[in-house]
Amino acid sequence: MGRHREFDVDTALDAVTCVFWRKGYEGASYSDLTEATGVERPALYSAFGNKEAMFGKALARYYDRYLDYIPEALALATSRDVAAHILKHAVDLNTRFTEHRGCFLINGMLAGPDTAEPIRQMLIDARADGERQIRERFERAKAEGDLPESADPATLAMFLMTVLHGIAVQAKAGFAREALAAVAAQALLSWPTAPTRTS
Amino acid sequence: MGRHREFDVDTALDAVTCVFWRKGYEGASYSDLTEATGVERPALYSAFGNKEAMFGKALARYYDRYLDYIPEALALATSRDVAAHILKHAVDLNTRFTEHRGCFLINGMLAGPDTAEPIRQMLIDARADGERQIRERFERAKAEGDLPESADPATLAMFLMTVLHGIAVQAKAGFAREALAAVAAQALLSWPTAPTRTS
DNA sequence: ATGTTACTATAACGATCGGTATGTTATTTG
DNA sequence: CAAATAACATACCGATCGTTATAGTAACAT
Repeated sequence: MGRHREFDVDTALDAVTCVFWRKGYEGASYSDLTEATGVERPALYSAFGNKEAMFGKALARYYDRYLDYIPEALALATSRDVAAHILKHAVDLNTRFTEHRGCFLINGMLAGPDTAEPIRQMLIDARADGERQIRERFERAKAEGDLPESADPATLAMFLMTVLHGIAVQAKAGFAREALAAVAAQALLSWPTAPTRTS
Repeated sequence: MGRHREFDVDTALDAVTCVFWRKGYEGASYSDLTEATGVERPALYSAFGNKEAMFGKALARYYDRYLDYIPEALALATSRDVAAHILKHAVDLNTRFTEHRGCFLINGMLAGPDTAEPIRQMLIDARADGERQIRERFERAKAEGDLPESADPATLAMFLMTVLHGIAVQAKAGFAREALAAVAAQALLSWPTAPTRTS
């Protein structure tokens, strides 16, 4: 009995999920959430609990709606197929929506309020500068014959940065050094070498 | 002329850098900064400008103090040496300090106030669960002979997660899909295969 | 010694944060 | 038609945020 809800909880949760995806947990304010959902604050509390609980529900929604490629991948025939399937769909998902790029899980910690945008740009620029230095070094390596003609210095530099970022995230999550060293070794296994090197 | 500073700006900047490293930009409050430096708020403003400028100086300090292995690496003979040197030192740096694990750049965006710790744990757990599923799948692959005996399912799963996290960070930074797809392809190049597969 | 300068320390500023008390309105139950 | 129930909207709560005004103090120049 009592009055009926005037909004659809599922639709609101979708909007909430998008906001958290774009701005992260800390960066999403209730002003953002009420604006995105069109639902007043107390109604959000009554429907989802506090902010932490709401984030949990958004996380579950993200898994349901966007991470269905994971079980798909796990059912494939070979481990390489599994890895390839996950990577392909992750790249696609992370670049599909211009308004919320990246992964919900990572952005949950990584993103922030719009006022912090200059800071993010500062860090992105610093990162890009490091990548540029490495790329230029690899271009030289290619010119010197250290890297084969088939190698792409830009991709190699980007790949190295990717692994570095991933390692940083996992270090923050508490991974042991030996584990991360094994990851680094794995990353180096694919490193291209010049065909003969005798010239 | 006028009164002298009663604190050492360089020492204070070191403390500031550690706070930003541990808590990120948004997560570091002036209360944290005054406590870590032992310097009152207006003195920090007079010495470093506002919070954004202070973060910029801390970033520069991080480069000077902790990223000296980058120019070292760039001077090495081969591209593989460059990559190996960077990876080795990055792993070491990211796991050296228990009070601020990970990379300053990534943590600058990724970390947050202590009150958000339950959220980070929620995301870390979700991430760990995904990794577990993949690892178990790879263990099966090894049992089935899809992966060679020399392969380590745990390392492979962790490596895959590392690349996924790195891709997520770079997608957030605005990388194009084609670029990230090339990175994913590079990651797959090192995938181990069973020796003969004919059994 | 005196005035000027630049620091220190306290305390306050407005804004925004997550969270709620409160009164109103709509719906169901008796 | 009441009485009860639950969602609605407004407005507010205390706390914390980054920032700064203000008053006191130490070191210089004259």
